[in-house]
Amino acid sequence: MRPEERIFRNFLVSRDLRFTPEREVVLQEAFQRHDHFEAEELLSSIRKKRKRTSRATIYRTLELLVQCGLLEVVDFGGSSQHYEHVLGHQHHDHLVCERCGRIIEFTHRKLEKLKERICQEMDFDGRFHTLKIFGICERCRGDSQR
Amino acid sequence: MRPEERIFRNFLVSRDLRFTPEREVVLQEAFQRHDHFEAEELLSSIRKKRKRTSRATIYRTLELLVQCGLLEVVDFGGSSQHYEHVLGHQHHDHLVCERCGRIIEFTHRKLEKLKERICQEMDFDGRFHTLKIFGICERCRGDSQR
DNA sequence: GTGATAATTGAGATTGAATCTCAATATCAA
DNA sequence: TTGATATTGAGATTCAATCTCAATTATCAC
Ligand SMILES: [Mn+2]
Ligand SMILES: [Mn+2]
Ligand SMILES: [Zn+2]
Ligand SMILES: [Zn+2]
Repeated sequence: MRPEERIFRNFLVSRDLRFTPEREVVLQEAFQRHDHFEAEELLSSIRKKRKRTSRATIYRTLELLVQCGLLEVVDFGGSSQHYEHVLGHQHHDHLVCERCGRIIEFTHRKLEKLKERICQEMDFDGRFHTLKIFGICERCRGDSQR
Repeated sequence: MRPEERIFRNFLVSRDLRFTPEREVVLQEAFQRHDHFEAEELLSSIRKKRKRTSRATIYRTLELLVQCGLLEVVDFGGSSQHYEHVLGHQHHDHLVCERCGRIIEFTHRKLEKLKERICQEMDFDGRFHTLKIFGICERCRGDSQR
């Protein structure tokens, strides 16, 4: 059994919830992807495969997957929420290209240190953070203009 | 004339737009506030003062104020967009208390440096960034538990 | 002034993501 | 098998935000 299924099942059991076929489909579809995805995308992929689901179940299951720590919500400022995997991915932040929309992930040890320091200086008990840098990616600069 | 009005007027002229009474009201109301505010809040304040406005004009004017650099959109992940002043405020980032909802602003020189460095290392032309740290503020910890 | 031209407004309609409702089903433990 | 509980989905609802468009207002050339 895939680790995400194991985790999800345990979570459901611990909450007296059930691992239903519908939830299984959402789990599979969510872990088939490896980018930042939206609920409506999942819905249409699942529909294409002619599997049974409803919009309500998708949204409800995504919420459960976030609660059990398998997924995280990522906000890129658009009109809809995006999700990404937590399992198997270390914490990272994002560069967002304003021209092509590409999302580039990065991690930087110094950032984590700096966050600690800021929290200490501000007397704040920081739990997690998000840093987004908006700009133009190297592809869009096209080897020419800087 | 207040600097924000000067700037807004110049911007409007440069775009062949007009400084109308309706736009003036929105400008005034937006600069009367000194926190992070929502469009609907502005609308109801203005309505209370029995000044004429429509929802459409509020949203349209806020967009203009963002375009001319007087305001900035700040996203705290809620259901609606927030705005804050740019004029008279240096760039800063936010601590968000998950218990009481308080927003605390901070600036850190090292953060700007680090951002530069990250962009360089990632070959990314970063224009601006937002860092949000979520956690519990010192008030909510209440001098006791850490 | 006068009229052509363009900008503006606001009431209300529309959009679209997300959530909610609730009757019909499914699941599980005893 | 039975009763308690969880689940589902079609469709309604919410709500911020945007759009529509006819009526109004400002601006400019003559
Ligand atoms: Mn990511
Ligand atoms: Mn701020
Ligand atoms: Zn790009
Ligand atoms: Zn607090």
